[in-house]
Order: sequence, then structure tokens, then C-alpha cells
Amino acid sequence: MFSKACEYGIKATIFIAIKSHEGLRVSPKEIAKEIDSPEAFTAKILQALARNNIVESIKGAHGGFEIAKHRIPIIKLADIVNAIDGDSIYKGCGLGLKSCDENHPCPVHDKFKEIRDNLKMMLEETTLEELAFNIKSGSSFLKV
Amino acid sequence: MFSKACEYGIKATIFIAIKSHEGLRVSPKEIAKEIDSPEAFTAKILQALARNNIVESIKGAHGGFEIAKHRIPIIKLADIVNAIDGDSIYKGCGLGLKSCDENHPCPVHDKFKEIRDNLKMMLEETTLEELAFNIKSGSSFLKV
DNA sequence: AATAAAAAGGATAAAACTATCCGAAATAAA
DNA sequence: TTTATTTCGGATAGTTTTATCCTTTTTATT
Repeated sequence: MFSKACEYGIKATIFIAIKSHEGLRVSPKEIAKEIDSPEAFTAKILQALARNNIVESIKGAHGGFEIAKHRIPIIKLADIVNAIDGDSIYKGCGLGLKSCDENHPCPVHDKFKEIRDNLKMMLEETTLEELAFNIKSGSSFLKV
Repeated sequence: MFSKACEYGIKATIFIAIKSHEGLRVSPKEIAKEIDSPEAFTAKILQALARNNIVESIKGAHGGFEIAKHRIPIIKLADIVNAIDGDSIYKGCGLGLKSCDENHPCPVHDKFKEIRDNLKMMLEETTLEELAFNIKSGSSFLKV
């Protein structure tokens, strides 16, 4: 459903949110260890997240990644997915047709429309806060 | 959402169904032209569809691909997707965790469950006949 | 039996995605 | 100002997906 990069990106962002909530910055190394991902690749993804203003990167000694507390409830799952995989997952035709729409639908257009719309809604409604809170409360997990 | 191979596979199967309904066999060349896909790659996908008993391949002169008429209403979109992409699209964790389930959910598990279940239902309920009929009736399209 | 048509399948190439490495730039602290 | 730390960004590999080419096998027709 999502690219590997996007999966890592989501997990990384959740972890950064949890740590930021505790007032801590984290390094790519810590993140990769926590979410069980390749470190250098994760660092690249963090760059993309920073460029897209999902996370903040602080260079130099005592630097790292963080998310301003007040932004945690504002950031949506859709923002993360969009930053890494773009919007093709809930735009774009199920059969890859360039010009598929209501007026010129592909054979699966109507069938997919509902699913895509639901997916879009879910991604746009789910906040980073929810995701991070479920981890903190122990009702969900980032690893294994 | 689906791989390119799977998109081609769905389109190809629909086209073969339409032609088979008219009592005609089609070649990879015709199929690729109709669905606007690379010919040789499409031929590989047709092999996979044939191995999975989605379509029938007839070798030799006057050979080609066809689907027995009585099977057109029986074949489900899920069968085609499964033959090419497997079932990872509606199994497997949204974040790629090996051991994600009800008892050990990832942060997006519940959010994704509904979407995946809907997708699964849709794929399992949609028949090849429906898809092909919408094309024939001019209410949907395979190209552009 | 010979020929031609057509799919099968192996080998290979191109592109995209995933992953790694290393020097450059930025920054805090000594 | 020097040093240590840490992200940034370019270069490069490895892997998977997408795509092409060519030979072999199968089968109908002559």
C-alpha cells in the first residue's frame, strides 16, 4: 500500500513525536534502532520530512530531530504520506489511466472511488497525536 | 495501489473477456495495442494469468488467449489481483510489521483494518462480467 | 512431412526503489 | 578559534520491477 520509505517515515514521525512530547530530540541512529530500519536510508527520509516541514531538523552538536509540541495534534497522517509517496494513492486511477474520471471512467472507477475516498478521509482525519498516544498508552507498537 | 503488471493484467483480462464473449481469441499483440501496454511485458503477464487459470492460452497457429464464456461471471477481480500481486494488499500490516495483528497492533492497525476489509470485499465481489459489460455498454473505457 | 503461426520461456537490459558511504556544512561547547 | 557533534547532500551499490529480445515448443494448415 505504501512504499517502504513511507512506512519508515510514518514510524519515524511517530517516534519523534513521542520523544518531542518528552522534550527530547532524537538522532537518525536512535530512530532507526527504535523502528528497526536501515539508518542511512532513514536519514534520507528524515531529510524529506524536514523539507516538507513535518519534522524540524537541528544541525550541529546536540542537534537532532523534533516536532514542536503544539504541532503534534495538527499534523495529519496524510501530510506524512504526501511528503513521501505523494497523493497518487488516493488520486490517480486504479488501472493507471491518465484521463480516468467521472466522465471517462475506467472499468473499476466506481468500485475504487469509495475505497479511495475512505482512505483519503482516514489519512486526513488521523492525527499524529492519536498515533503517538496509542503507543505511549501501550495499546499499539512500533516494532517487531 | 496495484503494480503496473497487475494493472495491465486487469485490463488484459477485461479485454479478453469482451472478445471471448464475441467468440474471438486474441493475441498479446492485439491486447497490448488495445490496453496501451508494452507487448512483451504483457505477454509475460498473460503467461501468469494462464498459469493461474484466469485465462486459457492456446498455442500454435490460430492460437491466442480466451476465457470460456461460462467462466466470465465466475471470475472475480480478486482472482486477477491475487494471481499477479498476491494478497499482500489486504493482508500484511500498513506499516510493514511482521507481527501486527489485533493483539499486537501497529499504530495504524485499526484505521487500516476497515479500509482493507472494504477493499477485500470489493475485490471479491466484483466479477469480470461486470467490468467487461461496462466497457461494452460504453459506460467505461480501457484506454487513454 | 513441411511450413507458418503463435505462445512459452530464458537471457538480458533499463528504470525505480531501497540502501550504503563519505565528505561538506552547520552548530554548540571548550 | 578549535574541536566535536550532527545533519545535509552527492555518489554509488544492490534489489526489485518493468521491459525487450530471441530461441524453442506447439499446433493448424498445406
